[in-house]
This record gives sequence, structure tokens and C-alpha cells, in this order.
Amino acid sequence: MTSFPIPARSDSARQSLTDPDADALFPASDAGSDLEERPRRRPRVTADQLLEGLNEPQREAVVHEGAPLLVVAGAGSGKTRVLTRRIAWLISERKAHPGSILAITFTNKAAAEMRARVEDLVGGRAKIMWVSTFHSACVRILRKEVERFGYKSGFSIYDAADQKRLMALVCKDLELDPKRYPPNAVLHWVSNHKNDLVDHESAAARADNDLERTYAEAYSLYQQRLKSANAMDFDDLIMTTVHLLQAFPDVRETYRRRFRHVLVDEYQDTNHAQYALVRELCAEDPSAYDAGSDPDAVGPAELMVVGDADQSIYAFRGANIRNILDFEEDFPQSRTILLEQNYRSTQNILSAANAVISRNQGRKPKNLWSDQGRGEPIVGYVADDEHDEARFVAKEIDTLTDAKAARPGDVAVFYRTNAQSRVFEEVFIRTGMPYKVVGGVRFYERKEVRDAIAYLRMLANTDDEISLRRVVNEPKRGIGDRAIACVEAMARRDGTTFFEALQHAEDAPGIATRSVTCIAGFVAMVEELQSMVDAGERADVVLEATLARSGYLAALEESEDPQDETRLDNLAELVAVAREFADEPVPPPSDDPADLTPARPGVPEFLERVSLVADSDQIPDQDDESLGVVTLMTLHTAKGLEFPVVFLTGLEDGVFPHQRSLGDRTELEEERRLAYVGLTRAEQRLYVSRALVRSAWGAPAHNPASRFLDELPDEVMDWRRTAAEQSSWNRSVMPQLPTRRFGSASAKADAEARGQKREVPSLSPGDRVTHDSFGMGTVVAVEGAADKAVASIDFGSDGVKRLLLRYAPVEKL
DNA sequence: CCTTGCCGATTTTTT
DNA sequence: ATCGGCAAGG
Repeated sequence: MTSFPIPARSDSARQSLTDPDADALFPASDAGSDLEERPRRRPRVTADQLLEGLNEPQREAVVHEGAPLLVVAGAGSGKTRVLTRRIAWLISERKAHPGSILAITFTNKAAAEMRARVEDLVGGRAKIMWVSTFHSACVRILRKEVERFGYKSGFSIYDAADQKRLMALVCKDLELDPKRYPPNAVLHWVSNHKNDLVDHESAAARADNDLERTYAEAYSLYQQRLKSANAMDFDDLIMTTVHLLQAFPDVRETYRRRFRHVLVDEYQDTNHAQYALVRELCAEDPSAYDAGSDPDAVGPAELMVVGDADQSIYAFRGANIRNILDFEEDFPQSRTILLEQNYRSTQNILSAANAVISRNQGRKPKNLWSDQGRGEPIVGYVADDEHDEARFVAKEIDTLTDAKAARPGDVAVFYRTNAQSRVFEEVFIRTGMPYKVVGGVRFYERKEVRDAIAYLRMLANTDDEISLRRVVNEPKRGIGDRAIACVEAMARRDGTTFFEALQHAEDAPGIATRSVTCIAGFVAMVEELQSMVDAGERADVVLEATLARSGYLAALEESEDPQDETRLDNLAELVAVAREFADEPVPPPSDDPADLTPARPGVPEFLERVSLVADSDQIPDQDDESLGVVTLMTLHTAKGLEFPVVFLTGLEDGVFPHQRSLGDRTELEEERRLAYVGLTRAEQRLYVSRALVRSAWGAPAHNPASRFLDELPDEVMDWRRTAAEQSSWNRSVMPQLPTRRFGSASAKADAEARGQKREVPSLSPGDRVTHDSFGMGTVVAVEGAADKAVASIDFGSDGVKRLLLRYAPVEKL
């Protein structure tokens, strides 16, 4: 089963996944005539209706006026509801112009849904609100204003892969040793600085050792290359917007005047740059809008942020949990409202989640409670290995669906890392269970899709050298490295862009005549396609023309490689996505001069949509008629969602919590928050499981129980199968083969569970070893040291294996 | 100039 | 285990 994550359409139906009470505004008596039938244009919603069904703190949050407001919303406490009702309240009761509202959500899907729900309440005028992610909002501002910084409005947006490619080029130019300066590490360093609003000049100025100076140099060159390609990376979108607002008071005033209400969801996951952006837009700091110097200055916008410090799980990408913890100090006049009643889960599930999260130090205590009764116990299962774990999950879903206790669409399977999805897919395919993997090897990351996108990008922005170089010889058209190097040298010499140099490639010194002919053909094709883009042609039409005209389709069709058939399918899918995009109704042009809604569904608009989609934008809509499909995803992607039945899998130290977090308390606490997020996604039934043996990198590894399992209170647990049953079963039924595997290893593993670190055995050629599944062997060679040590071991009939000693269950004899 | 084969890294989580 | 990037051959 192939699954195509398709970007959520902006008008996608609201789904019951995301909010349980979605949305009991019109009570039972009215339910027959239901939402669809109400006149689309101007539903009359009274104040009472807007407040109906809200508890006291929720109601206060909806009607609050004036000072900045922090809503601390525990998991499942109805924060989406509060946000949508508040927005409706602002428009309907407080007569706010919908265009004066800026609501920031975490994903485009959440944004679309919020907009739809507000529309249900107040009608179509809600369309002109800005409801978007930080990144989308910034792009909209930048498209309009960034020329002041010397970028062109059609700038490209580089994703992680583009960034890496560019940084690799930069490192090569600087002749950095990739061992000492891995492009990824440099990128990470750069990203951290951008998230802290440190531009490359300041970074260079504050570098105080050789390592930092080298990084800063790479940052600087990387930034230059971005700019000359007229491109920005994700972090630039935010940082540049903040710098723009700071550098140009008139721009800042335009937006401050426009946005009178700013609402931010998932505030615990904002980074410093996003925090600064909010402050710029709200003018919270009185000194920042000194009325004396600027007579047109406006007062601060009303700010409401919603979040839960216990669900902060993005520190690794720069999120700063202090933003929410320090809100009251940052905004001294602010008010805080706590939402502690949980409407989602049974008490057993909440007790489990509370018990786990309470182990974190220095958190503000919260008392989440539910009046839904204890519910089912939490089911625990210890599997032999990851396949057994997957079989258990599949069988359990089968049992539930047979008993009509759940539909496949009610079920979600969570895991820590994307790689863990495979086993579940295998079992689900075998048993015919309908499923969908969200995230992972994403549609937009497949080679052919990236190639197609690169074509479009290059057409929309010929300065985009990274995209241009990607497609210049794809499919093969006789423009090789040699020719590229000649053209590049000329571009550098003359200070022109790479594309300009291509246009008169015949002048390049040392270039072969044959290459020149090939290049001329390429340039002609690009120029022809460009004229379509310039004419504002629909994205799907341009895409199809590009795939045909470039020979890309033909090359795939002729290919023998069976993989290329899938590639064709994927491209067809991409065209379909583009068509769907181009067919979307264009929002009515607004009278507002600051309105930036893209007007045409052309190539630039399509690229923007494609660049900013998130994993969770691809969660299947489970409409109420169908049985739906089981959803598989990482714990990170699961944030903000909820399901009647949840399987939390791979609860093993080293898997979850992740290996890399084991040595560091703050990282371990983030993992624990992730566990908390996972546990609190469940409404009715929750399963936790682990595998005694899990294969990674081809070698089986023996993992001890996750410490989070120990933190679950006994009284809420129902252990279907424990480690003790497991090993005794193994010993009695299959004594000969796996005893060695479990007999020696489990005692050792338990010891290791406490000691945290698995030590790497030191081996040298000639040593005799045993391996948990290959048996006895002789070391042939050892390369690398410590964590990276790899040994070649001769296992006789099993052959010579190369094993990463950190993971391989090898013992020296 | 393009294909084949080997080596090496990769896996934490994502807008 | 798999994929992508580099070195040698056609």
C-alpha cells in the first residue's frame, strides 16, 4: 500500500480527531437541522451561544479584554475550543474586523481547521483572518516587503535538504575538513544563531575561538550564497521578518495597525525569534511604541497565548520553554488562566500521564482531572521482538474492531522514530488492516518529486542556483560536471548569475562545443517554460508542460527499472495535487490595503504551499461514514491530536527515551514530556508495549524496559504479558536456540538499564566472541574506536559480519 | 560524458 | 539495510 500524503486543502472538513467536543455549540434539539444547513453567509450567533458549554475558566479566557493573557491549557482541556470561540467572540461581540486578527497555529492543517470552525460560527467574513503558521505568516509579509532588504519577492524557500546541499558547497569552498566540520553540525550551529536572531555579522563578531570563527565564516558565506540565489531557509523566514520590522518602523506600524488581536497556539514550542516577532507585532513594550516620536503609532494589540509547558517537545530545534514559563515576567501586566479539567481521557489514562510527568523537576504543578470515570485499565505488553510487538498491536486492533469497540480510524500507533514504522506496515499489509503512515519518507522528499519542484522553483526564480544545478542535467542531457564547472567559472569571473552564464555558455573558456549545443537546448526550454510562469499560467499546467518538455517523463517511461514506475505514479500524484491547488476557490479580494492573500493559483503560490507543509498536515480525514484507517506516526507528529485508542510502542531505554538523551537530564525531561504527550492523546483505551530484542542496523539489540514504564502506577495497569512470562516461555518451549539470547542477556540488560551506558567491548583480531544470534565467532579486524568501533567477525557458517559494536550484542570470551 | 561498483554515513524528533 | 556520493571503466 502506497500512501500519498497530500497537503490538506484549506477547506478540508473539520475532523473529530482534533477536538472531542468539535463542537457542541448547537445542542441536541438543534442537531437535526445541523451546521451544514444553516445559511452559509451570516449565522446569527448570540453571546450566550458562544459561551455555551464552556466551563468558568474557559469562559473567562474567551471574554477577557485588554492585558496580555496566558492560557495554561493542560492536555485535552479544550484549548482549541477556547481559541475558536474567542475569535468568534472578538468578531461577533466585540466587533473586531476579521482582518485585524492574527492567529498562529503549529500546522497548516490546524490553521485550516480553526478557520473553518470560526467560519461555522460567524460566517464567510472569517476568511480574511490571518490564521497560519509562523512560517506562512512571515512568508506573506516578506513577499510584500523584503525587497527593502535586497531580496526579490519571488524568493525560494529552502528546506533541510537544500540547506544541506548548499552548506556542503560552502564547506567545500572553504576547504573545511568534513570530518572536523560536518555540514550538519555547521548548519545546526547556524540554525541556533538564527533562532536567536544573531545574523552572520554578529556571529562573527562574537566568535572567540577558532572553531567558532570557522563556523561564523561558513555562516557568512552560506548566507551570501542564499542571498545571491534569492533564497531563504526556514529560519531566515522568521529572523528576516523580525529584522525587517525592527529596521523599518513604517513597515512595523503597518502591521501593528493591522493586527489588533494576536493569538498564539502551542506557545511552549516557540523559539526566541518567534517570541521576538510576537513582541514586535504587539508592541507590548511601551518604550517600543513611543508616541512622542511617532504620532501615528498605535497602542499594543491584544495578545493571547495558549500552551502547556509539559508538552514542550521541540527544544531540539530551538524552542525555548522559558517563553511560556516566564510569560508573567515578560508581560508584567498579564493575566494567567488555568484550564485543568480534561475532557478527553479517562481517569486511568490521566493518572498514568500525571504520574509520569510529575517526575520532571521544576515544573509548575498542575492538577488535571476528569469526570469521565476510571475507564479501562492501561494494557501493557512485553514482546519477544519488534515483530511480535507489531503482531500484538495488529491482533488487538482486530479484536477491538470485531467487537465493534472501535473502527480502524479510531486507532493510532505511536513510536519514537520514523524507522520504527516499517514493522507495523509489514504486519498491517499482511493482515489487510487499512493504515496510513504520516510523515517518515515524505512525499515531497522523494527524488522525482524534489526534481519536479526544483524545476518549478528554477522557473519561478532563475537566481535559485541550487535548484537550477539540480535539474540542469536531470534527465541526462549531456551537460556534465566539466561543462558546469566551465560555466560556473565564467559566472564567477563576470559576477553574473549561473543562469545568465548558461545563456551565453559559448563564451565560457574551455567548454566543449558539444556541451554548448546541449546547454543551448536546455536554455531554450527553460525560457519557453518561463514565459508560461510569467503569464501566470496554472501550476498544474506548467508542471505537466515541464515534465514533458524536459524529457523527464520520457526518461522514466523508457526506463527498465521497476522503481521508475512508482516514480511516474508519484509525479502523476504531484500533478493532481497541483491541479487541486489550482482549482481551489480564490478568496475574494479584500478592500484592505495590507491584505496579502495571493491572488492567483500560479506556480509561485503553489511552491509556497508545497514548501511549508508539515507532516501533520497529512493526517487522513476520518469522515464519519467510513471506517477510516489506522494512523501511524511519531510522537512528535501526534502532538495536538487525539484518538479513542492509542498504542504507545517501543518503550525501551535507548529507543524511548532515545539513546541520545540518556546522559542528560534536561534531554531526558524532554523525552518524558514526549511520553506525556503520547499518553494524553488517548481517550478511551491506551496500550503500552516494548520488545525485549529489537533489530537496528541489521544487528539485534537487547533493550531494557523504558524507565517511563516503571513510572506508571501499578493500579492502573493490566499486564497482558511480562518479561518474566516471556523468558520462561522461551526457556521451556525453545530451549536450544534462544536461551543464550535471553539467558545471559536479560540479567545483563537489567543491570545496564540502571547504569545507562552500554560499554563497548574492546576487541582485537584473534579474540573469540559470542553473538546473541550468530553464536561463536573470531574477530578478524577492528576499525574505529569507542562508540564507532566496527569489528569484522567470522561466524563460520554464518559468514563474516561487520558489526557496530555499540549496538551489536557481542560478548568477549 | 555516462554507467558501474564500492564505500560510507545514516536514525531522533520537524516548521 | 538502504541510499547517496565518489572513483574507475566504456
